[in-house]
Amino acid sequence: MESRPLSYFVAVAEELNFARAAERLGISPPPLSRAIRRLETDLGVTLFERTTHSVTLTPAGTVLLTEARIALDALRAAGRRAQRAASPEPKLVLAVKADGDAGLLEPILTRHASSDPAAAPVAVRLCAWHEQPRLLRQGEADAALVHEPFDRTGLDSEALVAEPRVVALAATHPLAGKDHVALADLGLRPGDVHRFIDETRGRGHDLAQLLTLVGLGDVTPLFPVSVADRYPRPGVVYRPVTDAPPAVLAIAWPQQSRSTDVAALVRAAMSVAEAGQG
Amino acid sequence: MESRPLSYFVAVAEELNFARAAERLGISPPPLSRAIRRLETDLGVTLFERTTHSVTLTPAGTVLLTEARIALDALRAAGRRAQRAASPEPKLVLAVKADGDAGLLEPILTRHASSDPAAAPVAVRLCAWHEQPRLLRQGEADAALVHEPFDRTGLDSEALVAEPRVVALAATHPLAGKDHVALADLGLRPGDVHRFIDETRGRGHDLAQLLTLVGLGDVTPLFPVSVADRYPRPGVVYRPVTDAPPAVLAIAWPQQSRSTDVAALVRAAMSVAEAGQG
DNA sequence: CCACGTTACGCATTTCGTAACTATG
DNA sequence: CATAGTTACGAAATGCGTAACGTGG
Repeated sequence: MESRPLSYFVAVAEELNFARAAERLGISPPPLSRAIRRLETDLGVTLFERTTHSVTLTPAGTVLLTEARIALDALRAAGRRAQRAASPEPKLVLAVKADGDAGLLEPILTRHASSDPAAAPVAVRLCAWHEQPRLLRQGEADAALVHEPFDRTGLDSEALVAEPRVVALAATHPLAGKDHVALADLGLRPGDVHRFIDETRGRGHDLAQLLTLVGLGDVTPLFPVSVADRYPRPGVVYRPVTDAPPAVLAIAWPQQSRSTDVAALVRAAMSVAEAGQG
Repeated sequence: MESRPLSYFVAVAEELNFARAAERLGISPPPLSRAIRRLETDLGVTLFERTTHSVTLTPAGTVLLTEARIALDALRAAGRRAQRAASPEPKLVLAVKADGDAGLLEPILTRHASSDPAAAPVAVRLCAWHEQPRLLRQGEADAALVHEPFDRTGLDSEALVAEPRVVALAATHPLAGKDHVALADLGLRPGDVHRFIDETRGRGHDLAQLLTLVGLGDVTPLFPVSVADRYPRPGVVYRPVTDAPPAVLAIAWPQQSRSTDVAALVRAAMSVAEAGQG
């Protein structure tokens, strides 16, 4: 099993269109078509049902897509980790979504550094929403602070803290007058919360953009209370959402990690979280 | 990052000798040498310190070896799992070392089949000592019954049962007269037990060979008591080893598995184990 | 009939093997 | 000085692109 045909396959499976996939890969359609066909004959498995005007994945193709992503991530991770191991000062990289640390980032770093004089130096890598699992899987980070739920494939994690959620409202919003809000007031059922959060995130590139939209009354996103504490903004009010599931912040790391440095950082994070809870 | 140069790297890293590695790969030394050198320049990292008469891994090379094995296993697994998904009757494959199931195999299969009329059919794959983790990681099996300790990289597991250990002795062995034996009688300390078990396993290709050697007084291997129960043999006696750590049998499966079929099989195994304990 | 995947054919790049070279223990 | 890794060069194989084809919506 070669990696390049597999990456070609992933492109086609994601686009479900040979021409677009070829463009994305920087090659022309014919070699792509042949590579897929050869992959199919080598495996002895049909991966796509194709007519001239539609390309769909077979069940086997669906399986291969998930597995191929895992394998290709692992391949990238191998290279990255080797490079990082050779870098002059091998650091631990901790991926954090900006302001998605519930205020724990600084205490964790302090605790980690003070716990052991020989503790590995930690570099913080700020990243976008939902980017942490990919960074871990592709070997660009050693650990990450991430809100549940996230894709645990290939990762281990420990929950750190659970924060109440608040809703951000325009000051002129009808609900802004209330002390606290219920999901039903927002037209949400408990099962819809995580989907709703994903959707509202997509509305702005960062928190500032999103809060601007809030001020305009275009959106009413849910946040962990720690975000509200740090981002007061004229024209925007935060109200507790009493029955929303809490925002659980966890620390995650590659499941196969054997690094004692990662273990030390995780320990520091858990001890900070316990202290905070108590 | 391509897969073939990486597999070349693994061969060299394992052999620490370009000529032998080339032979193992079925190519000649020159292209191998160049492939490694190109890998190094592409990564910008030195992987081997080499003189004409010695090849050693650098720290970065050591990291890459671990990571490369994971990635290449994942690559093989992708192909295998796609093939299995396309096979006419998608079965669950359960890897078991012959007679390494503590008598749980048949009850587990029965429980699984009877728990749900729609339960996936299970095919048992018999394998050699310590082969199960590889089969799981390379996608040739979906779950495995395996004795701890084993390499958990990329795997999840649940312990099922802990069995007392016995030592197999020639009937003429001085210790054969005793009712039970202590590790010290065998010249072992508790920390040495697992290493000792690995060594003694290497002495024979299967249980029959090993018991022949026992009869000759050449070796005194440790077994879970379930093995002793099933393999009475003239000239060989089994004696409990009171202070040996128990043989813990676990069920393991790929960590990234999302299959409900695997989950059902694991549940069946755990429920059989609990019933047996009670 | 138009769009899109496929086949046909020739070219470029990569990869391999044999032979000669070099450096270390 | 012998062994093992490397360089040199020609050959085979693999992969790619342009052009032409077929088929289904």
